[in-house]
Amino acid sequence: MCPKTKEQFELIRENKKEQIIRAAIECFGTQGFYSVTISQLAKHAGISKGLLYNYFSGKEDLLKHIFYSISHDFIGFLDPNGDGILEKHELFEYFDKLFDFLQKNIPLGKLYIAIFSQPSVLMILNEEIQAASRQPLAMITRYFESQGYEDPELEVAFLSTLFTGMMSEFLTDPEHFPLEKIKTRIKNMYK
Amino acid sequence: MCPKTKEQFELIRENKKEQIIRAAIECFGTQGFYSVTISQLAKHAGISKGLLYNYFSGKEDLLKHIFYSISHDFIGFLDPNGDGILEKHELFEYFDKLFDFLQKNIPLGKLYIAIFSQPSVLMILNEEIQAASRQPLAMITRYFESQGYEDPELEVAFLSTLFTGMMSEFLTDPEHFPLEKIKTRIKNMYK
Amino acid sequence: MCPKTKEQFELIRENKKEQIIRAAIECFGTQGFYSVTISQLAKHAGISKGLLYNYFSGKEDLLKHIFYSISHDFIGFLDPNGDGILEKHELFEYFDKLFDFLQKNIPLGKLYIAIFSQPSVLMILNEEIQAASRQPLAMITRYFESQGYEDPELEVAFLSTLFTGMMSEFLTDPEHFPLEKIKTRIKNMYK
Amino acid sequence: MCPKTKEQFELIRENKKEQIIRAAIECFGTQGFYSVTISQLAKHAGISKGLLYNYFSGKEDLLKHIFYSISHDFIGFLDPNGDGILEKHELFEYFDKLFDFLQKNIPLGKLYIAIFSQPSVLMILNEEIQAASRQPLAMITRYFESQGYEDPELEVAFLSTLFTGMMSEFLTDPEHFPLEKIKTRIKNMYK
DNA sequence: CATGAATGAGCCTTCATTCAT
DNA sequence: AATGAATGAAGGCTCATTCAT
Repeated sequence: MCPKTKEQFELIRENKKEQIIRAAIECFGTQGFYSVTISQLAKHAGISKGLLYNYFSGKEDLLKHIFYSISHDFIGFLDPNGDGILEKHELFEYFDKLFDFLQKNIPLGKLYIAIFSQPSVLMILNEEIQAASRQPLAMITRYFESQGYEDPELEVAFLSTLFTGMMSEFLTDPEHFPLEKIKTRIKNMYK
Repeated sequence: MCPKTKEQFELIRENKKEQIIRAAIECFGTQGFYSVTISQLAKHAGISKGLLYNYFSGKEDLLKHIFYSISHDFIGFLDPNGDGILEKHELFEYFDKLFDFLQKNIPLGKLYIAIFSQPSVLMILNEEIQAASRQPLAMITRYFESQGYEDPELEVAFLSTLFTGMMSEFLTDPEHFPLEKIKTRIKNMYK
Repeated sequence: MCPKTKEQFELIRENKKEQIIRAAIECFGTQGFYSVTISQLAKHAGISKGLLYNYFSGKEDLLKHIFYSISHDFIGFLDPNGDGILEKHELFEYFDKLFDFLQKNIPLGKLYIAIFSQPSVLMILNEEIQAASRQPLAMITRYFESQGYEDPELEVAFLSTLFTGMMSEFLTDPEHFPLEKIKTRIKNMYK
Repeated sequence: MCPKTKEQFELIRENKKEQIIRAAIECFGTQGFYSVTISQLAKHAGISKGLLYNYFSGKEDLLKHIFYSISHDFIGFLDPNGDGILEKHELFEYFDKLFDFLQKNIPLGKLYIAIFSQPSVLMILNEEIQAASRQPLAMITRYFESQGYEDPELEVAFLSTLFTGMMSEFLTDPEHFPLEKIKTRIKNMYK
């Protein structure tokens, strides 16, 4: 009778996009980017292959959107009040929030890790990664400066190393990695 | 004139295998396992596609052999005198040897990291990895026990975390990662 | 207030059809029949994909309608007073009218040419083409008969050849083809 | 026992390439470039789909090779002794040779015509066409100059027009087009 | 031992067409 | 009359693997 309005279509698009991204994170995270086929992706998202291309221009485009989405999540944990300034309790809470989140979103974390260790995937996301990491790194650097560290940039690198290592080890074997103990061990270093 | 003996044949085979593995490490390490084709591999190794199948039953089999090869290198660094016992200076030297080695073998390192973050590749190598890591882990655990640590296993996990993080960060961007400073930072923790 | 009458609806339909056909001629003419998608067509015509199917049963059906439309234009040039009889000045004027028209409707001309050189498209339109060309050919034959040509049908074929060649060459490169000179060259042959 | 020599492989490649090109000319010429699928092509050439890509990088590349091959044939007819100079008898013989050839290679001719009337196909071959037409056009221009024509370039254009027209009409309906009569009609114009 | 031509399954992607609203 | 989301068949292409020589 009456055709759908623009708003209705927009809503459908947003929901479906979200639905596809969620399915894709699971697939990519559990199987790896290259091992997942579009067919699997579509089936997992409950849509037809063709429709996926109505929303994303291909596998790479989908990955970019996913990375963008993940990055925002992670940045949100680091600076919840969005003031661009990191305080000690925020840094400490970051550990907890991030790993709480990872525990509930293991495929997402695996995907995140995998992205950084596959050269060909890295190339796809090069720009996105640069853009996403600039702000958090600056924020943490300023934090260590304010704490009077001699070499704040070294400390940022060290903390990054720790984080990367934790995520990698935790996600490789979430059941056995002594997450809580390690978190405590680290917090003690920065008390 | 003098027909080659069985041993000579065997030697030739081993050399060629080594040659292929070296080429494969470079390719996999710089492009990623899934992005490398058998054709590229063969060309890079200077042999024909057909011949490659004479030595390895396929891409996955090749990867397994590579993993063996890498693991042996790494274990060798940890316990050079092969006595199964780790001493403090050995642990410290391990840092240096490992990262010296990585600096000269970046593609290999990248490949090693990639193996651990690709679920589908991990599945292929699952058993091999378990077997290869058992001995070194036990050795380090004993070390921390002998050093009187309260929770030696936690400390092993923490050290692993650090190592994983360092390798990952260093190999992601070898040019900019402050390797020496980080190494010093860590050594100071275990002095 | 005043509900539209059947005739008004019919008029709207015809106008929209015309609008679609015009858009289609441009698209097909500039890109080629197979390279144009229904989506492009609909966008170019300013309507939705779905609506296009309300007016035409598909791409081929659309092409048929276009061919009708073009053929009528061309026949109209040949016999403007519609008496079925061709006079010398009408033939001469035909040249001018046809190529004036082509100059202003290059995509249409290109499409017309393309139709005749694509076997699969020709098959679609075979009957339509036969029907459309019968009358004009007969008319020109009668003209050459009346002019006392020994072999009127040969002359028709020769003239057709010239026309086909001109259209083809002109439309392949409208900027550089010396249209006026060629027209004069031909008219001198039939003075 | 002994592997094939490089020469043997080269021979195989050349033969197979020729075989594929011949099959492709038939398919493209009878069905049109866009209507032919790689599967059809491969089946018609008696090879697998994959093998086609061992010889040509895709459909477009194949078309380029075909065009190159056809162009050489046509240029050969125009200047059989390869001296770059056209004589009257060569021009006259050109008509005969070209259309003899076309009669035996109708699909090839159709393909040739079709190429020039499909914008999207033209774009693929743009450079090739420029390169292939330069020499013949220069040669014919010189011929008309040597014959004392007032406007040699016009005459080249007119002759091109005639040729294009003849090829187009002949190939549209080889059975009914009065080829011999038209050829005589034209030759009389240039006696 | 060595070659690369040959295969074919399966991938990504496109697009005419349908349909609920 | 009108929309564009949704489908699915089919196309182009890649690549691990085999095999005749």
